[in-house]
Amino acid sequence: MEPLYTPEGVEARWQRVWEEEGLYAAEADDPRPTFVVAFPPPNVTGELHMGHALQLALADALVRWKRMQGFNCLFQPGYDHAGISTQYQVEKALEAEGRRRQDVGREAFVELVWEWLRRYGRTIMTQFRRMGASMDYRRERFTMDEGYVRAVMRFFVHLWEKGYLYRDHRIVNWCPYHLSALSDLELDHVEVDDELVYVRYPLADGSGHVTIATARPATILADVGVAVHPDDERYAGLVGKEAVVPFVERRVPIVADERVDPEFGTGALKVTPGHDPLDFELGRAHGLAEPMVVGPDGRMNEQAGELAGLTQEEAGERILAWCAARGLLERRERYRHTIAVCERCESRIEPLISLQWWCRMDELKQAALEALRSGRVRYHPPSQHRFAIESLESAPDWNISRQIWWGHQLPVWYCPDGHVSVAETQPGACAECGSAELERDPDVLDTWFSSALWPFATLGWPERTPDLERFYPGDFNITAREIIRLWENRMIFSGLELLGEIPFRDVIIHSTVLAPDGRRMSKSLGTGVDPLQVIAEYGTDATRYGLMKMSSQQDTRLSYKAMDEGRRLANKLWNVSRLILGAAAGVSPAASPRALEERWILARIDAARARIEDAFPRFDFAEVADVLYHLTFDDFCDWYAEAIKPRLNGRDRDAAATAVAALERLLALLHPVLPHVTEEIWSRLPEREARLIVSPWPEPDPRFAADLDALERVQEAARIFRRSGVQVELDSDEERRIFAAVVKPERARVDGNREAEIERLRREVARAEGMLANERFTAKAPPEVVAAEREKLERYRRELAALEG
RNA sequence: GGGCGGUUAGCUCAGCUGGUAGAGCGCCUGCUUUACACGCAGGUGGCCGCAGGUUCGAGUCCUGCACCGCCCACCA
Repeated sequence: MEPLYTPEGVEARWQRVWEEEGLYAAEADDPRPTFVVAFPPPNVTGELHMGHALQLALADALVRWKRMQGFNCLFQPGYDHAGISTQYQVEKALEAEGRRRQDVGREAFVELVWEWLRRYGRTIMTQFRRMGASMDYRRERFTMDEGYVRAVMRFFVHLWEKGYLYRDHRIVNWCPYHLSALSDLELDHVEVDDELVYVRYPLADGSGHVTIATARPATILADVGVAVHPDDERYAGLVGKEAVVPFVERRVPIVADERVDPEFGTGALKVTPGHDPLDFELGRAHGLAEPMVVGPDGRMNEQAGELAGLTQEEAGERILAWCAARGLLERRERYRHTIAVCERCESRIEPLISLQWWCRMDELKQAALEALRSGRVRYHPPSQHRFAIESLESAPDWNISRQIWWGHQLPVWYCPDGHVSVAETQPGACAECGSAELERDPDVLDTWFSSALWPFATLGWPERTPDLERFYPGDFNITAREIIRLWENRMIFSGLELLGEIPFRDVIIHSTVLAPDGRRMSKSLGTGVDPLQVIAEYGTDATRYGLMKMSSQQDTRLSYKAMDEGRRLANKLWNVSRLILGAAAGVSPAASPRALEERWILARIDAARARIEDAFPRFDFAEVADVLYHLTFDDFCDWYAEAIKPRLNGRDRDAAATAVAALERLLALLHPVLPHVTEEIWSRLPEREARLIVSPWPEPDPRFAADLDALERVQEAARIFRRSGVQVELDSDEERRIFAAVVKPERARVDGNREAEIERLRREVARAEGMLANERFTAKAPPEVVAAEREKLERYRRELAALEG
């Protein structure tokens, strides 16, 4: 064994061995209790990023811990087809050849996507393996697999039969590049410099005019009203009158509505239901028409009359020129504001009215709300639990149709009379009129519609497979904050709706890992850090340790120091193993710990085990890492290993055997966090039967619990000696032996300052005496607090006496 | 504009149901101690964001303020 632990090679080898030996496998006929993790399926075109790495580090540590505890762990891998994202990548590739998807046609384009995925997709599972994720890779699933598609179709038909689905004209966020509606959650918001123009709308009775402000003059053509706030005194007399829209010279009503902000612009708003979300609401509330003058391509449509075919900028200028010529253009001013853009292609979003499929949420979400309110499903931390409930309570109807080609096409057919037939597979004839001329709805489903089924569609639902019986409901899920509404809540309500049971009990919403400079990690900002590079530099074990250490509740900057700590921990462990294994050749591991330091370290290890068992169920991964670090460095290496070293050098076989036993327990505790280095060392221990990954988690060992503080006196004596050079009398030969082994007084050079140490202790004594002399403190503070203070005082006095004596 | 979180040592962060501030790194001082210099021992370093309040006692509880971050959002 080399003195420097090098993870390259070692980690890759164990990853291969574990998988080849089938140690990640979960089987439905395994009778042990199950532990099931629904892990977020990455995009099929995705690359590993820090978010994945963090989720894997945490989830895998938990899975490995549960596996050692004897659970039948299902940690399932798979891919999401990621409709818009994947389609966009293939479209970009097409564009490089000067073609667009419309040139290729739908069928050929979808075939191209499959072809593209065969070449460039599904690479991320290799990267999951490099994180040491102990997933059952034989079970890889894809949301476009044949069986999965059946589940999606069944879900749609189910919702249709329950009466939850409907079609409606609604205003949607339209991407003129993708030619599809996007959900609000697929938008980005960017600041732009625009122009705000003030235009006079003459009153129909000739008594004057009302001035509105707009950033989109082209949409004047689609105006159907003017709205003001009901309490706005400037316009009190105008409500109920009519105004004349410039250019088209249409008479429209002036209405009052509280949603109008009197502070903005002139306080008067032109109402354009066809091209603005707020106006759409206003239009519906006041019974106004919904004309549209901008088409799906973002240009003026045929309704724009003589302006048809122009860009919005061109049309706007024409309209403003018309107004200016008639004295209706009051002024134009610079205007900086935020607009919505497509998060994929950054095209400016056009709010358009279009016919979409919707899923009614009011009934569907009730069971999920109950499950959340009662705590049957728990988000961690609690603040996210509250947020999840609020999000679900206020969830609007779900727009489930997308106008793209890559995804699950709606199982909906129309006959020439417009009757709707919904079925899992193409029906022979229209359900209403029997017509055989059926045409399928061209839309595909929102990607999250299929993601919502992940915890059970991956187990074979809608078939009642052995896997489904065995592994549903599951236990655990982990994800980022922004996914709660998109995915988590939807898995919960779809699981309850289709199977009558929650998909998992606990959801971890992990902190965000920020770039080292505190900014968000993102490709566009160039602030992303590639986890594979971190692994290359520090090793997988160290990266896992570092990520766990950074997984506190608040968002944390990426710290290479944390990875470095992990690397040093692995190296320390490696070297103490060299010490022990070097002395253990040929010894039988049957050990009977008798010496003081042996009983002490076993008690310490057991106490650490208890703390880890407390921290894991609370999902306090940073605490787990911290306990392991200090157990290894402080207790195991600095005290125990130093104490037994002379005995090991003296060929004490009992000491060596006990050391192997203690090391064995230490390795077991460390395995969930540092799986590779621990397995490597484990494989070198004498008489190994099973791999560490499937070895049992240590049972509580109460034999030595009383020895937990057995070295306290020696440690106190060491501290005094090192600070002052004074050797305190110890009670037993064992204590004196350990003191000599660890402190080595004959070789140590004392640099501490005895006078300063005495001074410090005197101050402490005075402080404690002062507190105990305070009657209000001794009378009102709890007795155990006062007692603790007395104990401290006594210890200070004892140390002081030793120094002065 | 709404919601959530943060502000503790030079840096990155812990501090559970209030008991008199911790870790790792950094820095300083010693150590060629045959497991490890990715090491060992010791040390330096904090008006716990600001202002009030409750309490014998407040990073810890309450109120207000100031910054910072994240998520969400239809100001034309």
